Amino acid sequence: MKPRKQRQQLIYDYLREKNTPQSAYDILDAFRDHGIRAPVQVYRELKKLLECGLIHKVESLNAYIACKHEHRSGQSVVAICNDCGSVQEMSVSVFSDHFQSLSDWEEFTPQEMNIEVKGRCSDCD
Amino acid sequence: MKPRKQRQQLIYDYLREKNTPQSAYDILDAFRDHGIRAPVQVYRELKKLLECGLIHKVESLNAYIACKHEHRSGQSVVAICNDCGSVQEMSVSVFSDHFQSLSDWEEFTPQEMNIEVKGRCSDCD
DNA sequence: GTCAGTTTTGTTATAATATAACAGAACAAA
DNA sequence: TTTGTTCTGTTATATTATAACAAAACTGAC
Repeated sequence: MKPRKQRQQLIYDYLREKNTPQSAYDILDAFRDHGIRAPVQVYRELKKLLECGLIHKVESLNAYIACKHEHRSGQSVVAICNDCGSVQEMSVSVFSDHFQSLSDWEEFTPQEMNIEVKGRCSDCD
Repeated sequence: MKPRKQRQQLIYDYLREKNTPQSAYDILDAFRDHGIRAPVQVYRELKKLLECGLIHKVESLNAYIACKHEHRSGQSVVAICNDCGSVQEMSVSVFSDHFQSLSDWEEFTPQEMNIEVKGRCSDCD
């Protein structure tokens, strides 16, 4: 049996080489030859990768991408092209000022933040 | 048979009186007595309400809330309490400046924006 | 080492969310 | 009224995610 760390690495590498978000079932199909035979095995690896901030879930697509910026769990800003489906991650720091003011205004203590912007990427525009 | 408009209104009112997001299947259960017998009937009404900006989908919860601010389709900022599950909608305008700068920086033309912040609300803090 | 307790993994089953396909009803307008 | 269109209900199914549990692997005490 393959060690788990290697499997986790495989999934991470897989997501890194794709420029569109991949669903858990895409990953399942891609790694059937590597001992992954059930969805829960994928979800367990994804959970760990999410926890260390190596990947993000694109909530509006129910799909996953590799993190390209600061590896901070629970924080992501992504731009999704409605045309080609590509997803570009952006730096969280762009939003940090406003993020802070948000907490002041509404008496809400933020822990995680997910920003998803849909539109057209430069290639499709 | 009940007219569609009324059904749409019923779902909208239902979401407005709840302070936590409701799933499509919550709505289905709530309106079985009103001729709604299948998920697709709920999703069709939700789609129309989303299109006119009367409701938002909270993507990270797969659930729906009534819009409390500007009724702009495809734009929402919500704060989700990890403790009590309540969701507070915030004004989109808070983010509009940064939203604009995002488009300048990354050569991306934004059309829709969804911001979901998780943390603790003032009641639970 | 080996035993007991814990954590991880694999397997099966099932829950939760969402859409496809199609027929019939309602509607619009010539 | 007929014809084409849109809307609605129904059934089935696709997609995404988790529960439950047993077997395997790991850990530390003895």
